[in-house]
Amino acid sequence: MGTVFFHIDLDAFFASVEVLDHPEYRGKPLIIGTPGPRHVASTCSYEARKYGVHSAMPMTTALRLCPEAVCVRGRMERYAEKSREVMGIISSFAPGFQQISVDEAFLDLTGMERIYPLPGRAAKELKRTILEETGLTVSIGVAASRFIAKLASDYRKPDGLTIVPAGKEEAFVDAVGLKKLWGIGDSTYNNLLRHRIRSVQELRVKSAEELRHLFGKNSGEFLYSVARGIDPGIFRGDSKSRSISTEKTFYPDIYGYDALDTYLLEMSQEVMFRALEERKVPRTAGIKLRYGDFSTLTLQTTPNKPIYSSSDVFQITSGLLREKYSGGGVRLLGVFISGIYDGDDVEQPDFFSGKEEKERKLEKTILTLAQRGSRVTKARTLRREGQVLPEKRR
DNA sequence: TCTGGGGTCCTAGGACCC
DNA sequence: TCTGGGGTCCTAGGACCC
Repeated sequence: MGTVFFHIDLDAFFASVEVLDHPEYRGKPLIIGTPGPRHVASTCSYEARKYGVHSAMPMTTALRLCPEAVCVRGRMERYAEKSREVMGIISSFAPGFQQISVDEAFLDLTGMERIYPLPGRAAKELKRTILEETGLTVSIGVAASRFIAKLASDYRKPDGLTIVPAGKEEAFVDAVGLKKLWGIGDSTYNNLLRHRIRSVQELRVKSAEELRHLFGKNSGEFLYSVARGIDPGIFRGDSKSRSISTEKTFYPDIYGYDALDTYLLEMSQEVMFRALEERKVPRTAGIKLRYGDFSTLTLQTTPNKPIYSSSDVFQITSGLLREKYSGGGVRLLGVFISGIYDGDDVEQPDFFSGKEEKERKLEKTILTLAQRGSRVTKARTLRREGQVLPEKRR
């Protein structure tokens, strides 16, 4: 008996939850997203898809295509709650559970023939349970590998079930088509077209050698595998957090250090507080700047000591901004921290002076207060610190 | 079609070390 | 004088996914 994987994908997840909570939306074109320039649709109902609306589409375009659509601002908390319900059901169905996003999971049913002799029947049972207990429909792909199961869940949607028998993988990727293969985006697709590769069959004709030469080692080998329906092995990751980021798009563009610095301060706090919550310590911090013409740059630095507090983050990000920003309208500003490791793993006394430890403690306290719902004077406290610290250190 | 926000992984070049 | 080779860390940018 070979391996058996399910990939379970919630159908138009955010939109479906909204329909569940607001039955009056049922049957209507529904878009999750804020109308207005510089906003995009994050999901939409299948009724809206009939008009050509899809996720990541600018809202202005979406509403031009479907003016009668109902627009709803996303409620991430609610979706997370609903997601937990569904994931709970899936994870209790079989032990090999792996969630890969808010609306997707893998299930490894290998070696469970005694409990589920027919994977197709098991998948139907899982679909029925999820629908009965949560009111949501899912599409399931069943295959001998994660990669093929993932493609299969997308093959028939919504409320679909696609089983790819072992040995039929190659025929299946042919049916899916080059453009819809996971891992082939617009850029790679156009690159393939440029090399006269228009279909999976045409891709399969190329040798591994040739593909490595054309697309680089990693991409070449990836393409070689997927053309044959072989799992390139990408969904095995332990998915440990490696970076935390936040960014904001402005409308209209904003100008000048003062305005930018204010946002930098808030964003530095936000990412570092999230790190604090997860007991993480970053080694690198940086910013992302997108100008009015959409040209984008990122800047980062890794100090020789770990980053310990949000005022550290602000010092770095503000310094980077001063280094590179030369005026002009800014469309997007972002802050990220990376090189993250577990704060509990560190022998801290070696790394941090008493002052830094004090600072981190203070921020933890503020975090605790904030979590209790108290507003505190978070922004003001930190603004004061952010301004004082750079001087203190010189 | 005037292009979000939160992530992951890969590449290429330079610095530095042995 | 005409300049190794490998490993690792860092930065910046890019592709991709949900």
